[in-house]
Amino acid sequence: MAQIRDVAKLAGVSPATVSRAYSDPSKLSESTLHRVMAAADELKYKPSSLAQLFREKRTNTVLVMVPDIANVLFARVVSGIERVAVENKYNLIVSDTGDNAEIETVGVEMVETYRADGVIQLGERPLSELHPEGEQCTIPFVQAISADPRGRYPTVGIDDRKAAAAMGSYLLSQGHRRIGVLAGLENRVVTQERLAGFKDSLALADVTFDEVAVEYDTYSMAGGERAATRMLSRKDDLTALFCMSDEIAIGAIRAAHDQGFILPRDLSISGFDNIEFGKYCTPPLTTVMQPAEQIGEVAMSLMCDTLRGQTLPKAHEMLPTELVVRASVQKLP
Amino acid sequence: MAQIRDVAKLAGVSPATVSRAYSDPSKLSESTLHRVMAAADELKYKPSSLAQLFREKRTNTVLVMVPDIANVLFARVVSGIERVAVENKYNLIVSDTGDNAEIETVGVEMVETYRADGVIQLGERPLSELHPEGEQCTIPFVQAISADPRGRYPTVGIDDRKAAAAMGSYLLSQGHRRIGVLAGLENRVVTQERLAGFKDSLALADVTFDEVAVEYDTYSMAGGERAATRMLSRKDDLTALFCMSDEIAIGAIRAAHDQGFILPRDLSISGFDNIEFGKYCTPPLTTVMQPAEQIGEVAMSLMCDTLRGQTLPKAHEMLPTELVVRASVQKLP
DNA sequence: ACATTCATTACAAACGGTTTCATTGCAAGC
DNA sequence: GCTTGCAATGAAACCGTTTGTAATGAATGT
Repeated sequence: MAQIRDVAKLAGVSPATVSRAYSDPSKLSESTLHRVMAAADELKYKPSSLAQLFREKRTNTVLVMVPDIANVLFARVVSGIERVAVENKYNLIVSDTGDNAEIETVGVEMVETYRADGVIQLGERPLSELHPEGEQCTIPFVQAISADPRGRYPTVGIDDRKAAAAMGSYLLSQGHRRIGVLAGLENRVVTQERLAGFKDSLALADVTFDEVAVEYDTYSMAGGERAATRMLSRKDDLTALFCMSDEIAIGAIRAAHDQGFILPRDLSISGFDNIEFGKYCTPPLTTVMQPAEQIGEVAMSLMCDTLRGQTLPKAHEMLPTELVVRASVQKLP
Repeated sequence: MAQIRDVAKLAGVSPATVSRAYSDPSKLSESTLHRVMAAADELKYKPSSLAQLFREKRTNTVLVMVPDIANVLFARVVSGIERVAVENKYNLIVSDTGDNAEIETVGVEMVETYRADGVIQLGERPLSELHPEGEQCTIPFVQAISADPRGRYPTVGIDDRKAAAAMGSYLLSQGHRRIGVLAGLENRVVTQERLAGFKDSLALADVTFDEVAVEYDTYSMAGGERAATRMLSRKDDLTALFCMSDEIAIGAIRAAHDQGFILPRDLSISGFDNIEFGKYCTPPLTTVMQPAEQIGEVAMSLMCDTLRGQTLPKAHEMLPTELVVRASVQKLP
């Protein structure tokens, strides 16, 4: 590969001039610029990014930590991040962490070893748990999806509690009173938030929450299927299931269907997230829209701001959600 | 951030010694090593990857070009790539190219500007179309999913033609004779291959192919819904639909359902790829399993081999597919 | 006691650019 | 005609590591 001095020699100028031809062509005379570019062309010269970045001490790269890249919701967020990254000439290193603290710690270290300029975290773990300095850590960090308003770094997400309450209220408005909850993993913040929101809606309508009617499992179709099976064999008087993700709801639909329920006549099921597939379920899924791509876009914008040195004092963006009414929840007579 | 010379000074040694403390501790005396490490610890020193990589002229990074990261199949392949990448200490830069030739060209250039050591392409475009030197180009390149046995670089994928033929034969074995084809984008190699395979199966069974019974659209649920709607309004004597992806099939199920078809009684529908959702469709989707994660794993392994200088003469791995029989295809009486 | 060997460690060059500062030459101003 | 100012360019330092080579000193052999 040709280097800058080869080009300089061929063009009869100094390396500095060649460098300037790329970084600020206006500094060169017409004729020199032309000569340099011709020489560069002939030698097929391309500046080594590695050398440039080394000198600049920046990588133009942002690390995205995703708990599971094969999850459609996360994939859509990454898609949004990507779009803004390209606009701003940043590269993305994507790391599928499997929600593993150790892998995430290594990820954060990449900033200190100059492999990435900053980190966007799609998981729930806050920076303070991933760095020995804890709260003092000043790494450019943005947390997406699971917004943590107490954190000292920018955050984007939705108001899970409010959104869950909205869905709860909708179910109540349709006449449902005995509602089972198919929750995700119990130790997740998002699970607790959505559960709290659901309880809020019950309290608001003076309906007592049935502590027994909660089943926890993984955030997946298989988890939803298992949870629903357990729930339906335990409680036979439910008229609706409040599922904490569309995937859980889809698993629940399968389970209910297999147990002979005619949907939505015998049982209403609501989802959460609004993944594309929900629209194509039978019955189509009533759910809460979460603006995944937009969350990604805002997250990357915040990262860009941070890297430009704009210390956003407290950027905790809560993006709006929306109730998506389809057929899987039915109005009781 | 502390640098190597700070550590050297504190430990009372030269920078070279500190460097060796990390790269080959056995070269140092017990006491020196201990002193260096203590100093490094105290200063919280971490070697700058940027400087290291610059010197090594390697990035330990592989670029993955994905036509659409939000597509579940691609996401699963990336997941497989990721797994092997981590094992081999490589980072992944993921680029969502939107199947855009220009973006892909820029991606390939990243190797020449030392931003990545090699490229894994999940799209169909071969390297020769993405580099001015065409066939002569010697960039480390692996093509996954759409295997191109004529290319001069390693390739992993499935035998689309054979797999499609297997599904065609299965439909025929279930008594179907009037089968509509819901194809993906017409200009894609994969579309042509799967169509050819389907025709192969008809020829084998002496069934004549109905040229009219093909509808092209995008590889998506919306595309499948549109294609199915067109197809069903045009041909009313079909007993089955051969869909070129699960997403198309899922869209087709919706369309058929909306037109009053009872599935699978009135119409059989087959998919392709075996994405997770297929199992949760109503009716559950009969499809062809494509080992997505494994394709990713093999692709990254091939990339590692290439980067280690093992010039694999002709590595065109064809991974096995499998017919997944579920309920969406019914046996005709 | 001196030469030889070997284990440690230091010195300095190299990686490929960018950037600061200095120099040159030419045009304009007095 | 001499100074001044500016545009164009070059020389050299610098970014933070790694590594080849040289130097040092202790241990060994004769």
